[in-house]
Amino acid sequence: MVSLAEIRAERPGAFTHACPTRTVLDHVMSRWGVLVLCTLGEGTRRWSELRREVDGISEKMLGQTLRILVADGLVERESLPTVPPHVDYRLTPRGRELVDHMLPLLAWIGDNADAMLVASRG
Amino acid sequence: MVSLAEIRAERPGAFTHACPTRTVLDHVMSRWGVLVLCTLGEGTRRWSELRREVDGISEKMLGQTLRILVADGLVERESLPTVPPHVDYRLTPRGRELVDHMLPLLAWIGDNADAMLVASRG
DNA sequence: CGGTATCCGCTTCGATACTG
DNA sequence: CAGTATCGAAGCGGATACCG
Repeated sequence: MVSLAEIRAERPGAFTHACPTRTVLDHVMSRWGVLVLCTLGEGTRRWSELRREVDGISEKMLGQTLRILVADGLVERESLPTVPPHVDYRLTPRGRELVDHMLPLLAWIGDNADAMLVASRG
Repeated sequence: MVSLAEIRAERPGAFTHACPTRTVLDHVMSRWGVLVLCTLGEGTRRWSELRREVDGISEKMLGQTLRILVADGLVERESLPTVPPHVDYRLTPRGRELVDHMLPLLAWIGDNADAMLVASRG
């Protein structure tokens, strides 16, 4: 069983204000980051497919989110020199690892969301 | 191996815009929600302990976050009728389950954060 | 000690329009 | 098709002050 204390035993100051882990946490746990990553967990997707499958995301947020995830080395962008343009996004091996850790969490939420919102009546 | 498609096979429309799962995702993956939950994963904490241990959180955000987590049935609040007041917060069984799913993710971030930020030079 | 209320800047975000 | 630019609205979040 892992705990915050154990994480901090190996990495003192993990998840404190100025720690790099905090930056990564913010990228990865962001409103749209989770959904884009898990959608790419299904396989390679084009811009327009992501726009459609990540329900509710705006073009601006999709672009911003993808740029961050690419910069973090979680997502890979491939632009095919065709007309009209064709751009593919897919997970890197590191991104794949991350998504494999995120999906059980999403599955849990899927199983428990209703009970939780009943508890809070909203 | 779990996937988004499998989650949606059991629960059509999971994580679409109007779905309850989306609300829960926002609560749970929020900037401070993750950190408060994982800190409570260490054991019962008082308000002032949380304020100190969740590095960088303001009183406003701590109050707001705790109210949401209590309403969602993830955290339990116990107010002891002493002078001066003494209030304990602890995970509910459901909160415990959630944290157990979150910690491996945090551990992964702890192990990979540096490599990721090197990749992005920021 | 354990909060709540108010103010306010600053970022986030969505809509729209436009470009290669 | 795959984005970027711009703008206004909303709300996130911190500081401060105050209450039980």
